[in-house]
Amino acid sequence: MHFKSNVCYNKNMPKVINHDEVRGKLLSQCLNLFSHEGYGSLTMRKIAKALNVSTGTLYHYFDSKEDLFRQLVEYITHQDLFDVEKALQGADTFSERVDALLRFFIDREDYFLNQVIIWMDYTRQQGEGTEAEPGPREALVQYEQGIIRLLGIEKEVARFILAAINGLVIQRYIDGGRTSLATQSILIRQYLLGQEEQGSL
Amino acid sequence: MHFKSNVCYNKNMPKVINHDEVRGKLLSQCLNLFSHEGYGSLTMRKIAKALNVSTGTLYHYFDSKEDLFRQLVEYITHQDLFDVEKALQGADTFSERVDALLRFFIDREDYFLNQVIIWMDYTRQQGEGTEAEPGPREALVQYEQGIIRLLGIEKEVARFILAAINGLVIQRYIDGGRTSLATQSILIRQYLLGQEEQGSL
Amino acid sequence: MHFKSNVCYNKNMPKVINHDEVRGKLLSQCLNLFSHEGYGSLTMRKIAKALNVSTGTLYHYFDSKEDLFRQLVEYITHQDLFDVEKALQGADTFSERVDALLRFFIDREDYFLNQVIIWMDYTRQQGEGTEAEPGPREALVQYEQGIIRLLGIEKEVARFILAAINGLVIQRYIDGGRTSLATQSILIRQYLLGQEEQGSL
Amino acid sequence: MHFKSNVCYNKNMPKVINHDEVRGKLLSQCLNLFSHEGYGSLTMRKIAKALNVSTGTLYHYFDSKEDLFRQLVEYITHQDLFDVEKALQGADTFSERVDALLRFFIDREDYFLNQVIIWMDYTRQQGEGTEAEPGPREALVQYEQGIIRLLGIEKEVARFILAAINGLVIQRYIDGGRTSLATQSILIRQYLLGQEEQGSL
DNA sequence: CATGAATGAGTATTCATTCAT
DNA sequence: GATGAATGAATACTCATTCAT
Repeated sequence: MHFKSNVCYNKNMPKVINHDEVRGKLLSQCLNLFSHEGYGSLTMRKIAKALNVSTGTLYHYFDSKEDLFRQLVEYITHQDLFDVEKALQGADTFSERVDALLRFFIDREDYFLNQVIIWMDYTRQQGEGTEAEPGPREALVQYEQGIIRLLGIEKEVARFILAAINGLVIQRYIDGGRTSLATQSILIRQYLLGQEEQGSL
Repeated sequence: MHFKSNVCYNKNMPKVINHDEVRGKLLSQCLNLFSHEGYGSLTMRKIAKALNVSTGTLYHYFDSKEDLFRQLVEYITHQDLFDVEKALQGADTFSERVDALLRFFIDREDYFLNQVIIWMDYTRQQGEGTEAEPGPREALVQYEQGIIRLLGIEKEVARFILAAINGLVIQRYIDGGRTSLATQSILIRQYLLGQEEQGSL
Repeated sequence: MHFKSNVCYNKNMPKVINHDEVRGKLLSQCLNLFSHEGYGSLTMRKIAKALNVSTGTLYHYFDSKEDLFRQLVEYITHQDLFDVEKALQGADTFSERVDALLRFFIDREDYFLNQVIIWMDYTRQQGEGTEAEPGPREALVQYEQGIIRLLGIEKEVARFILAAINGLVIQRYIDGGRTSLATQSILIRQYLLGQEEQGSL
Repeated sequence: MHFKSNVCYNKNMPKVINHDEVRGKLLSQCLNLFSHEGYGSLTMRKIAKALNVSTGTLYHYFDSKEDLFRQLVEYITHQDLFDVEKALQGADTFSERVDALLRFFIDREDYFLNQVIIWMDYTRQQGEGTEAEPGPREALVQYEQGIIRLLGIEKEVARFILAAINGLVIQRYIDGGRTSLATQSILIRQYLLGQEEQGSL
């Protein structure tokens, strides 16, 4: 995307590589893999092959398969923060902002589905034992607050909208796309406009 | 492939084993296992140990791990048909029927979550290649029609409600139960009652 | 060696195998392997191939490579207890008993060398951390006491004799057999007979 | 194989690096590593980390892990030649020289043990195939002749003494130091003094 | 000279599956 | 029908080694 020089000279002239940059580049290619195969079924060899590197290289950048997965979750979770805000711009009326929101999700349906699938795998992975790492939970809150800021609605309503969108995406995944996003969007739209009329926001 | 008698008579006639019955009993114990571990991470040995049988026995009743999983999906998919109808009984007014529906899902949240998780794993498993087996898709339609029959609402609205419930359950899974089912139920309730008033059903 | 029936019938007629017996049979073939290759260089695949079984079978009987090694140490350590006593029989005079002892070690030089090598690898394996498992230490004491009982000499003298024999075997290992066991035996013999004359036993 | 200058002049003349010197410095730090981990279990990365250099540097000075090990054996084998002679000085009577010898080994027990362990690993490494390189065999002969020169005893007796000391060190390794070096030294001392009295040297 | 990123064959271990009993 | 011993391909991960910088 943006230009970044890879060249630098240190005293003994070893091969110069920006570790974190490479790591990020690798992570960015992993979302689809994990989402399509599932944590348990995706092998390090498959990943290596898909990323055109050796397994050794994978382990050079990540401690383990689990570590790679965790970093992926963190990566995609943070990635969104910028994007969500974009939906805010250039929409004046409430109706326009609702449209912007729906469009945001419709345009990114695939990415959003992958994200939810990863989150579910991640949640499963942790088991009930670990309560520690927030990860996806945080991301959900981010989405929620983005919706609240955009539409100026109550937290519980925003959460409901998010759940509905989540559910739609998943339903389309399961039923092979038979659910119509266009039609369902209209329903969500009507609901939100109705809420505004009632002043119950 | 080959013919297999379901009834077996020992010389002493006491022990009659019904192949399908045993199979069903085994399947019924697998939902949690697959849902908690994921298809890729669950091993036949874990299953065998959890069901208190040997792996040999597992392979006596199922051709492969994949076959077992498919049969499980079929099993849980058909299992619901009976249950859904129960929600219909003893609810006269529209409001009561809405309550019955919400209660149905809230009471069975765990089961419903497991079911959705399995469906997602199943969908993933099949890949884009196989278009053949409907499975979960059918089940979703069943739920949809159950809701239509119960509430007398339009198909797209029923689908929306289902998606919202789906989404809620998953959101609660991901955020560790932070989303309140009670509060969200009220929103769904308000939405449905509002729809009825408008006569837009 | 001795006859042992493998046949038995349990209620469901599964394949009947004496787990421990097979395990022992496998262990008995591992001494040379570990001794010749060294713990770190010997692979499970090499072991499996040498024992004519699959790696899976190896792991059916042993938890890990380390577990296999530990059990091997225990196995060879206990194996000796019977053999040491044999050297006692049919030797009346002190001189005869000394000869019996020397002959015992000379005849079993290879086995004894392997044993010492394994013990050293085992000691190294444990690191300084674990003080727990006696293993080889016990075996050394057994040898010591066997020598004491046989020759009626003091503990420290017995220990000295054992050390000398240990050292000889290792020296022959390192120098490719250039040290003569016959000549050295005479020295040990002279030393022991000298000790007896002095009555310093 | 190819010629390699040991001296290197940078353009600014300050940094003169002697290839062999650096190599020796590296080797001198490897004895403990190989002895504690064992050839098969010690990795080039562990070595590099322990020596505070990169693996690349290691391969700059040594062709391979095996080459490094061989050079280490050669290094420690030659290192001793000087030290052994030190034990000779300032000991006039036979008794004093015996004490000097015993003290020599007792003071250097750890180093001597490491050395024997390395020799055994080296012997194992070569397998029966290679008869070529003498290495440790030579070193044993050196020790032997040093003892002969020091005490003026017969070759086979010197060899016996060496074997006993070897055996003692190893026995202490295996039994965790339970064997007393002091007590055992007295036995060796008595034996040697007895030999002298008999004039059987 | 020195570095450490990259490689891919190799390591310990696991897994779905088979089959003799 | 039921068992669990046996298999060997596959898995996560490591290692000696190379090489661009």
